Amino acid sequence: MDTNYYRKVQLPAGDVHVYAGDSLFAELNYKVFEMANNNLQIPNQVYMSYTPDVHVGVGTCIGTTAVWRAADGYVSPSIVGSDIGCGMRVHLTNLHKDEVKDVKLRRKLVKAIERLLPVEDHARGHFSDIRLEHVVLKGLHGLPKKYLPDGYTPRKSRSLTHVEQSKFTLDEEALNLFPERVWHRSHRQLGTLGNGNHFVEIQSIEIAEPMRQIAETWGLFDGQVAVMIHSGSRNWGGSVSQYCGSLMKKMMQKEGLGTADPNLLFAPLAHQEGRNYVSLLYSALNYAVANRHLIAYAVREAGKEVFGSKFEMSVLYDLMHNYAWQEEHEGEDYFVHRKGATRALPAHHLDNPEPYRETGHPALIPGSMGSSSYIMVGAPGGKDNFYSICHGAGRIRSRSQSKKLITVDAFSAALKIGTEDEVVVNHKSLEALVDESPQAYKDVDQIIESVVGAGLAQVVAKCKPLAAVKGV
DNA sequence: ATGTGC
Repeated sequence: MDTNYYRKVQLPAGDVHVYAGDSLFAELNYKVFEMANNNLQIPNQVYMSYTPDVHVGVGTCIGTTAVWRAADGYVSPSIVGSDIGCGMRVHLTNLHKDEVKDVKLRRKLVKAIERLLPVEDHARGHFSDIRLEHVVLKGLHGLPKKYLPDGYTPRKSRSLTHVEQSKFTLDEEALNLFPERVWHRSHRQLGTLGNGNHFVEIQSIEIAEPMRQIAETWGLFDGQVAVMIHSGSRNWGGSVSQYCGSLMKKMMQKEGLGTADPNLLFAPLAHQEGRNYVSLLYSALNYAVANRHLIAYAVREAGKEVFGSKFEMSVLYDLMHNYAWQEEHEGEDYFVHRKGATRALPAHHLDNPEPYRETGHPALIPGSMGSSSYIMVGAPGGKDNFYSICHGAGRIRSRSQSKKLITVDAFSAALKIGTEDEVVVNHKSLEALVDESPQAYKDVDQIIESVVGAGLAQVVAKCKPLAAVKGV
């Protein structure tokens, strides 16, 4: 039994605040501290922390929150990660899990989703009537109104109010840095899922009793079928990372900036390279939010096809876990990076979107395939950690190691293949997905226990998988 | 994670 959920780890370059229970802390690889020590060498940093799902990434660990004052701050593409704006979205349906008890019906739904949502490598999106420049400049506000199906009015729409930020404002000039082929590719990719750990999952809701009141305020009920989406900014964000990263690398060499890790890139916010990156980063956040919205649009159409026109799928919330932006904390402006970390604001915090002001907003935490996901809400104790919590289970084995070590049988058992409770997956061969098996990840329940134990957030509902659609 | 890289 863990007793301690927080430690300040003092390293030569500064302190990293680690939020993890005793057992998860004991399992941390020394490399995550080596990486922290490099990241702490970026000038003027005021705070850095790890969530319990922390693991080694490129330049910076996944599970990092890193903070600067806006006035003399730095921005780092390495502390954002290459999938800019990657995040979660949950929709609530009007179905009960008993209505999808039949494995054949779940399979039919998965097939319908696959038909309407491009999941194949290089697949084109179905949204040629959308202007990419409107999307990257205005986020959800740049979409034609027909894609905001839940009663759009300029002032009141669930699609727009139930996202952490429906529009990021940026310097339009920065967009000119991109060549035509990037625009072309990214336009075609709008509304596509991607691969790796990205997914659409059909889940059933199990409300956590102590938080029932909040759950019901949010419109949740026991046994409710929910749709969880995990995707990001596709090629657009990748191009931003690559392009800005290479410019930043040159700038760092010229100015003699850097740490022991050549993959750790950063620039002052006030510097031209920093400003360009922030603008393009925001454009990728706009892309990512719109992309998840369009994925949901396709899933809704599939749901209507299978369950009829009475099928409803309204958005609960959309938020990211790979990004950097400005936030106000105690009257001061900060530039906050979250790489594999989720913001979870408590009740009454003024940064909550209006519909969630009284309760705190839903914080959406995916599990690994075949395990549970969680809908949480921030707790007041999150203040010390700039309101960051975990982003998921956190990988413990590399994709290549997982393919070597994990058997298809073990994975098949986790998905209950061949039983009535089978988690229906769109893949023909499980072998291709073994690197997404639960055995490739930390135990998400243990991660959640650490977050709750540390007083950062509380569980509102557990979401159990019924079916999953992955990139093929 | 990415229409993947030397």
